[in-house]
Amino acid sequence: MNECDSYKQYLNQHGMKSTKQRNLLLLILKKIQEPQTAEKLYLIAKETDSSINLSTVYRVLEKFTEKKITIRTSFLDDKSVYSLYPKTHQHQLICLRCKKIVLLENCPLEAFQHSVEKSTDFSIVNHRLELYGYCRQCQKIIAAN
Amino acid sequence: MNECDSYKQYLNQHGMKSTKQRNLLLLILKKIQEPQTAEKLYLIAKETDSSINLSTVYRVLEKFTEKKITIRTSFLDDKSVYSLYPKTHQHQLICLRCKKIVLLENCPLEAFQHSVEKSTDFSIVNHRLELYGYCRQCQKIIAAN
DNA sequence: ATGCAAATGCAAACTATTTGCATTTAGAAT
DNA sequence: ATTCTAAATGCAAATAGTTTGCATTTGCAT
Repeated sequence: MNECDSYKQYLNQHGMKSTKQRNLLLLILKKIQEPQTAEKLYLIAKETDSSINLSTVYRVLEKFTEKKITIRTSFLDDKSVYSLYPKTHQHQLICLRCKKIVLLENCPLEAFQHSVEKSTDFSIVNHRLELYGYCRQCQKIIAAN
Repeated sequence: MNECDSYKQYLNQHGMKSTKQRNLLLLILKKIQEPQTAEKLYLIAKETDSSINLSTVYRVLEKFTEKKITIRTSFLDDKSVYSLYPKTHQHQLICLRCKKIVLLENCPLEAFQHSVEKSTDFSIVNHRLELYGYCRQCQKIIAAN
């Protein structure tokens, strides 16, 4: 039992076997604290475990997402990104130039959601909000050109 | 000049040639008034013009979107959907069971956007908001099972 | 320690979308 | 009206992110 087993108990509690691939990905996700693509996570994982396979990464992330350990988001016709399931309700602010993602803790939508439920007879269970723009550095770079 | 040329002037004004495929797709989009996948639009178009090709549909929709005649949205790891570019700022309410999409005219995000700009130093140019839930009929069906 | 279901690696499949290319067509120029 | 040229189309093949089938390995309950 090495450091990569550190999440054994946690994984077992969530009804999953503890494998070195899962432990590693969990470690990476906790370290990064930023939504990343499966590909990127795979490349980072490879530095530690060179035999890990991309489809394993996809399968692990799928399982994690099913167990609400991670959340999967896809936006802008781009690849999906994965991050640890937020403890508080969050949204993303995405830089259109450098693709950096900033997580936002506040959400102004509760009242709106209720009013929409009333006017449409839908039962709303979820929503998705993303803000797009340019971060400070990219604004400067764009202004300089 | 037949009925499918009806948008010739409109297309020319937008710097596009008037072709029977473009006229037809525009007609369909105006009739449907609901976001649809390229595939679905292709199938509908085929009923009128059996020789139309799926990649033409994609290319036409891409061109339309570039010219802001249509808007392309992708959500829920699903295919993209296209609809006429809304005259007023809109958002979508999507039924998770039947995939029906209801367009919402209201948007509560202006103030929030400003406050995020201030707190993050981003320049926000756009946002995306989708609400997910179950429509009246699907709620009933689900309750009955 | 043993057995078995679950997880993995690898290669191949899948699917929405895009692209290359030969042909056709719209619309400007003559 | 006819001619010309760039743009649009049809078709088939490529792409890219993601998923799947299958043989092998591994975690963990017994």
